[in-house]
Amino acid sequence: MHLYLDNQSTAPIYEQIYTQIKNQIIVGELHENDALPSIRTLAKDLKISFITTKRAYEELEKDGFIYTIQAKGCYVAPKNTELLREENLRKIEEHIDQIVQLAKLCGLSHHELAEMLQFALEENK
Amino acid sequence: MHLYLDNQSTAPIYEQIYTQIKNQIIVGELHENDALPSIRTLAKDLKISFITTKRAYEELEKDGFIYTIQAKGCYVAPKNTELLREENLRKIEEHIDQIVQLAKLCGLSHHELAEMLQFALEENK
DNA sequence: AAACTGTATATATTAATTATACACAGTAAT
DNA sequence: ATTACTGTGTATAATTAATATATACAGTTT
Repeated sequence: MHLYLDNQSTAPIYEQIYTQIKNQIIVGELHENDALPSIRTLAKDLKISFITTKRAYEELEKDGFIYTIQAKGCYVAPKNTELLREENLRKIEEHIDQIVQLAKLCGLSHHELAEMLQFALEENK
Repeated sequence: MHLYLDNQSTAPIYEQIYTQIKNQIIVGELHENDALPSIRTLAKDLKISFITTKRAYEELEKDGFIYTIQAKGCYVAPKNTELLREENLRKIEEHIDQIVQLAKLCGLSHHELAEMLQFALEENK
């Protein structure tokens, strides 16, 4: 597994680790149940404290990208577990509700709203 | 004009001032072109530094709730619906961005997303 | 027992936020 | 024009939050 720390970056170390691992999971470079390097090994490689790698892994677990087994290690979580999907759907619904309220406030038509969504989706393909 | 500072509150002083004045404007207790107390007078009344009242007023001006005339004072701005609309549009776009990210994470198709939006809109007619 | 795993608590460092002082510049009325 | 108000700009102190760390601990595997 390749990880680079950019000293120039303003992003904190734990976040750089978080993002890179997350991306590798999303892109498919890392597969379900793949073992991740231990927090100590990774810390040694990167020449940082293992508390920092721990923090990155904690965030990844919190967001459902990996799971950890005490005294064994950390592993890539199965993608789109039903739970994660449910959770995301709930979040999406909340955002949609907010949007509907806001749209009503400033008299944005359904059509215009649908177009904005369409545009954002195209942009993000 | 009534303003209360809550020492228990975790919200910073300038924010408490900002919020209370903003609310009084929205509710209609303060009217267009009403003069606000000078930053020094208000600071004296509240027994804080005038730099803090200045900051509150700065934020209010930035967000279009008041306008200031150098060496004269600060006044309630005419309600600018266009500005409010712009602001809401910006918020909507932020929500949409969040949604697109989440949808990508749990493999929600564009079509499904569009349907969710459609459903929420119908429900809220 | 030795060599690994992750965990928990306490702490130092750094960066951002919040609040302040003071010297300045424009306006208005005496 | 002098006095007494307005808001402005620059610099700085104090506080709080974010980031990174060390060290002692507990479970698993061989």
